[in-house]
Amino acid sequence: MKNSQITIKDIAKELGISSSTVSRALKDHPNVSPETKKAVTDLAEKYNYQPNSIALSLRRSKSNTIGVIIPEIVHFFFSTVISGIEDIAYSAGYSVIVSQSNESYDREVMDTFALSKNRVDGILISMSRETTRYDHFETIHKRGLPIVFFDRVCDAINCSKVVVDDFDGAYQVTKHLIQQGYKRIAHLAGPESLILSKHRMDGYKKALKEHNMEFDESIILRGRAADNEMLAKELTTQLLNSDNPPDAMFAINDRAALGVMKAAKEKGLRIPQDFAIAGFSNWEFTAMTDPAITTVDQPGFKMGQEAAKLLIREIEADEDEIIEPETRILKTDLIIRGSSVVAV
Amino acid sequence: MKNSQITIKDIAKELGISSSTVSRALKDHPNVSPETKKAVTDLAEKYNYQPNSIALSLRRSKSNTIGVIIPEIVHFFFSTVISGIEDIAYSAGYSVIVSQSNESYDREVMDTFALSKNRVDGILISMSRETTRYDHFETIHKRGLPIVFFDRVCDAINCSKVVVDDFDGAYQVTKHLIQQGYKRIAHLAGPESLILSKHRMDGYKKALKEHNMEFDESIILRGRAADNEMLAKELTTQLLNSDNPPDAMFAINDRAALGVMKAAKEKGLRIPQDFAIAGFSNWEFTAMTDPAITTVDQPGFKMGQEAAKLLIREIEADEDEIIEPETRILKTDLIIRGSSVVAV
DNA sequence: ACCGTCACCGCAAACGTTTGCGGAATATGA
DNA sequence: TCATATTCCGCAAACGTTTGCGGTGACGGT
Repeated sequence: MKNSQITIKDIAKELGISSSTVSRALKDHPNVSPETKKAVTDLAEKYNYQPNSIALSLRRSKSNTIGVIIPEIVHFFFSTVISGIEDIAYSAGYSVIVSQSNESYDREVMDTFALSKNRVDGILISMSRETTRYDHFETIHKRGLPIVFFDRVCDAINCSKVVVDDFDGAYQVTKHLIQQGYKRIAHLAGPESLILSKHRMDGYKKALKEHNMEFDESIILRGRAADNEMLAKELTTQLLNSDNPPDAMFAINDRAALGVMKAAKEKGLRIPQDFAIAGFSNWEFTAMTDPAITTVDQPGFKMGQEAAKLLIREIEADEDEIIEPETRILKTDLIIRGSSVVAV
Repeated sequence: MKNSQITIKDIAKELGISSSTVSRALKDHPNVSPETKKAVTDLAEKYNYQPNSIALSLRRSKSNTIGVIIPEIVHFFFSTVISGIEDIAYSAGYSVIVSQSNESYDREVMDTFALSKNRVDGILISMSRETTRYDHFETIHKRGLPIVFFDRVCDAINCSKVVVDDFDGAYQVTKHLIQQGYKRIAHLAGPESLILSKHRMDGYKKALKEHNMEFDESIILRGRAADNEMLAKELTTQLLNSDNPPDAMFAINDRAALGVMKAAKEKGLRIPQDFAIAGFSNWEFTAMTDPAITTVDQPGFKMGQEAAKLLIREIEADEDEIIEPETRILKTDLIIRGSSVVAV
């Protein structure tokens, strides 16, 4: 009736044997007679015995739980990553506890220590946008807790990482815009605290250079517009009203791209005839706008899987065995839609 | 260096006192001299002592963890619910472990027992679409594990629930369509296994009746179209090509509404002049389509908060205290957009 | 000098499980 | 018949923490 789950002790008492024997019987240890085994397993089944995983954790000093810290669950990309993590963790016998930093550095620090206090066996992290100091990671990593970064990684910590090929993705999409005939391609950049912002910027630059187009700082939108649709819209409107406006825009992510699109529509530009738009991430809604937005697909599920695999590998490594940190780079996929080509 | 966190025993040994005293000193127990307290707390600080929560859980037979089972994390609505749950759980000192059923009954059963095995203190559930048997809930509930349902609730289990006022939301949105002058309003219904499908249908019927419009089974779309955009589109196309097509559609959710919209656009209908569309849930993308989709906002964050509060209240109730199951009904908000009115 | 009070502290059990070791009973060998 | 294996099982410690209870020493009062 109450939350009194049956324990090994109960079974032992009822059968008049010791808990040791019950424990061994349940795991089919050779040093237990078949009769005893049967008696034990029968009773265990009858009472629906479930081993107390907390006691187990204490005994083994292993919680079989991994912690995940992400900026926000409601972001489509991150929720697909979580699915990937769960997929691997679940089948390897781990529980997943997620916490979100809400893009706040302070909250991220708290989450990190909370997970450590909860004795997770390892942590998967995608940094908040605010994070520029890494002491909290350093601290728990030094303490021996395995960490794997994904997407928003931190170069200062020597551990495994999983990222997408931001450089190549940005290069491909910019090249695509160039090949479509656009002559003056602007870029809405991401926060400089994230390496991926730099990588995407570099990919953009490479494509320009390769096609003998010069990089023009005056059509680069910087600041906090990356995850603020309204701001992205405003800045784009300003840019479109300038003397020498661009005829295309590659935005660091899809949300920003949406702001860009609204600005262009409001200005009366035809998309993609007068103005082309491309984003990054392949968020769910990009297929639903009118026109649909050209973007770069990030394999979120795959990323979650890879990150979880790397982490679990490290968790389950033998004491003496040294695991070399490894960085996996996942390929992106260019998704061409109506915001950059006419007939699609 | 290794994952050897400092323990109470270590501190006790170093100070030459017993673990009992250390434990008491750390929680400012009166029976410990100020000097000892200082020595202990100083050392604890120096070594960055963190109580082992697993040992604590074992001692208290309480894990301070709550489990959440949802159909899919990637659904915008559910991810906002999780945020709400986390918000409350976090500040009450609970960890949250989420698992998704992927709309599969079998998976839901597995998840339920996995959480129970992991000794969570309580479970929050939103049922999968497939679920029609409730033995798994019954089993763990009888065992004394608190359960609270949210959104997709189960009437067969006598426990607390949190839902939105599906009936009223559907009534309001249907009434809105009627008031906009639409004469023949179709309905894309949800799976009959979910009570909310029935409630929304009833709200729809009430609005019709109130305005002397007759309920016509031939413009009710049933089946698996509710979460399948393609199917929703196909069925709508059929309906639009029938002899007496509707001039508006209230879809059970936004994804289906999107399928409806695509069908209408393909058919060449102008929205909202020739055909109006309304959805349910206020998913992120509904504001981004062209035109934006009229829908009913479900307060996901609030729902998560309420559900977590109810659960924690039950978890922390005294042994003898009897908590009466309670059903909270959250108000919805009609969001009027371009898919149902011209000038907006 | 004796007793009671008080402040402070340690012992040991408990939460549920695993596991090295030793012991008893039985079986096998010569 | 005795020595040696073999089979089966229990004891106790361990994981880290909390807590009721009892104990020690100091102190003040008579």
